[in-house]
Amino acid sequence: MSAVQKHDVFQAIADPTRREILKLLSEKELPISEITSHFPMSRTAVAKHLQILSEAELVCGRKVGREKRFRLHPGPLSELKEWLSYYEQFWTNKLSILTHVVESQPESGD
Amino acid sequence: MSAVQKHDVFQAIADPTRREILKLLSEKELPISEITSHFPMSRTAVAKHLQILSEAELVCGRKVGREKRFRLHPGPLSELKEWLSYYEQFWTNKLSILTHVVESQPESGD
DNA sequence: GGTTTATGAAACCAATTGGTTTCGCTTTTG
DNA sequence: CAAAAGCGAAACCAATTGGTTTCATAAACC
Repeated sequence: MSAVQKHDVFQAIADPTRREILKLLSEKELPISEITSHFPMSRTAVAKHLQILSEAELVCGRKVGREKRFRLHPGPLSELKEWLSYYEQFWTNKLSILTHVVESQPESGD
Repeated sequence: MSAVQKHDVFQAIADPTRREILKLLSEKELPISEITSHFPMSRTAVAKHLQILSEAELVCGRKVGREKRFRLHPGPLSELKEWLSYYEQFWTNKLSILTHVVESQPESGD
């Protein structure tokens, strides 16, 4: 398979298992078998999650001896943060929400 | 079906169409047919996306005459923001990343 | 009242997802 | 060298996803 980015960050973090994996890797670099020991599923399943996270470039793996160690690569989360920042005006600033609501009351005064 | 929250925020925003819908609704309240006109898919498909967004409580709809108008309800995005904030230490603070990397070099004498 | 507009609900479908098991290869270790 | 550990790849599977079409209902309009 080529390095086509089949999965993006939004898809990658949609799965709770993958979010847990990210959290594990945020503490330290870990090999697949180690990661697997934290989940009630097979190594193959975990490896697939890791591949999806790799495609989104949220983790990167390197081979050390017979094991492959993964580490967190949080950079792409900035895309998420940027996306979020657009919506912050609608909920951190209550005034904006109010304006927003008021503006959307065309003929509801039945 | 009861009102069990089948879809969470992470799943809801995983789909690009749903993210576009959110953006549309951030500008103003819109009925389903209006939203549909922005996408190359059927009204039914859009309605399903709206239901998923509703389950995640990212939008809420109210009936006005024969149409159902949806509006953005950005509150649940705070969950996303919280989740993100945990990882910010790993990428906004380059020093942390460095520490993180250095700590994970047990026998990698490549 | 009948037609159009807006929607809801259901049946259906192909592709994707998230999991499994099996097999083979490489590296470490006794 | 042989066995075990760690992994990759492939075949397979059920459930979910993202879309469709069809049909029925409610409201608006002439």
